[in-house]
Amino acid sequence: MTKSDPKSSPAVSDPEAGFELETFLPFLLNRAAEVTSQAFQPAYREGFGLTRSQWRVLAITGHYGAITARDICTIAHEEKSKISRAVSALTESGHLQKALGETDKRTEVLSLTEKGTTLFETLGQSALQFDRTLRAAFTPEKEAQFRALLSDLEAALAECSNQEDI
Amino acid sequence: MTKSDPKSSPAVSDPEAGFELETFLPFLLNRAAEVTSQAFQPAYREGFGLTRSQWRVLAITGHYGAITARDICTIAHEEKSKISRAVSALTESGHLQKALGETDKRTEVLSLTEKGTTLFETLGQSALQFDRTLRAAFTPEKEAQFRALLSDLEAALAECSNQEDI
DNA sequence: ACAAAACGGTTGCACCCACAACCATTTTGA
DNA sequence: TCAAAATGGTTGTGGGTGCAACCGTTTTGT
Repeated sequence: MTKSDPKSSPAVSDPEAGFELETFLPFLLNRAAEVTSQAFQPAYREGFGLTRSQWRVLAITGHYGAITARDICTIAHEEKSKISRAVSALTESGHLQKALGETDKRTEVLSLTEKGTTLFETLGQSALQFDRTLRAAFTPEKEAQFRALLSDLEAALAECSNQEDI
Repeated sequence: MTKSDPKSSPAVSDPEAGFELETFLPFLLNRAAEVTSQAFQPAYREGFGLTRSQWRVLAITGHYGAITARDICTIAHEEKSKISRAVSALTESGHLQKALGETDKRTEVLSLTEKGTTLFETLGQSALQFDRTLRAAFTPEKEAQFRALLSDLEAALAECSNQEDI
C-alpha cells in the first residue's frame, strides 16, 4: 500500500536550525484536533444530523445549564456568529429554547428543551464511551498529564497575547 | 447546574458520573488548536493573504521538498479537495509549481518556486519566533513533554480506529 | 441627564469547505 | 490480455464560516 511513507519526519533536527514543521505547535494541534474530532463526529452527525458547532453548543448548554450565547463563545473560544447560527438551528430543531434576559434585555438565556436534554444524555453517553476507549489506548496517566499540559498551554497563550497584545 | 462564572469548570468531578465537557478531549483539542492557530494567523494572512490551508501546504512543501498532493493529505490529515484548491491557489500566485510524475502520470510532483521559497523562509522565521515566544511562556520541558504526548495520542487514536473500524 | 461608547446578538456577503461525482491513469486478477 | 477495481487529482454544489456592518439595549463619562 504505502510507497515511501511520508509520515516519518526528518529526524527531529536541532530546533535552532530552521523552521521545523513537525514540531510546530499550531500544526500539531490542528492535526490532533482534526483526527480526534473526526473520530467522534459520527456520533452526533449520523442519525442526528448535528454540526460540530451544534454539538458543542448542545454539550455546553447541557453541561452548564442556563447560559447565554456570549458565555458559550468565551467557553468555546468561538466566533459569536458561529454560535448564533448554531443556536438558531438547535432552536429550530426543538432542542434549545431562548428566554429573554431579565436583568439585561440584550441577552437571551439558553436552555435545553426536553428533547434537547434527551439528546444531550444520549450523546453524552457516546462521549463517555469514546473517552473510555481512547483512555484505554492512551493510558489514564498520560491522559491526565496531557490534559494538565493542555491547560497550561492555554494559559501560556493567553499570557502571550496579553503581553504583545494587538 | 451552576450558572455563575462559566469559566470555572465544575471541579473535575469523578469521571464515572456523567459526561464531563471540560475533560472531553475533542473539545479541549479543538479549543487549543483554535486559539493557537488564531495566534499565528496574522503572520501569513496579513500582508501575504494566505489561507490557513495554503500556509500549511507551503510549509509542508517547503519542509519535505518535492512532494505529491496525496502525501500532503496524509501528512496533514486533510481532505484532498482542500489540498487541491490550496495547491491551485499557490500555483496561481506563483509560489508553487507542478511537474507531471515520471513513473506515475496521475501524480503531480509539487515544489516551491523561488518566490515560494522566499515566502517559506520568511514565514518560517515568523514561525520560529512564534515558537520561541510560546516556549518562553510554556517552559521547554513542558513543551517537549506535550509534544511526546501528542504523538502518543495520535498513535492511540490510530489504534482505536483500526480496531473498531467502521 | 444625555450623548457617546460598549455590548449582546443577528445578518449580508464573500469565501472556504466537505462530500460526492467525475476523469485519467494504473493496478489487479482471472 | 483486458475488464473491473483502485488511485491521484479536479470540480460542481450545497452548506458552514469569518468578517464587518448593523440593531437594540446598557453602561460610561461628563
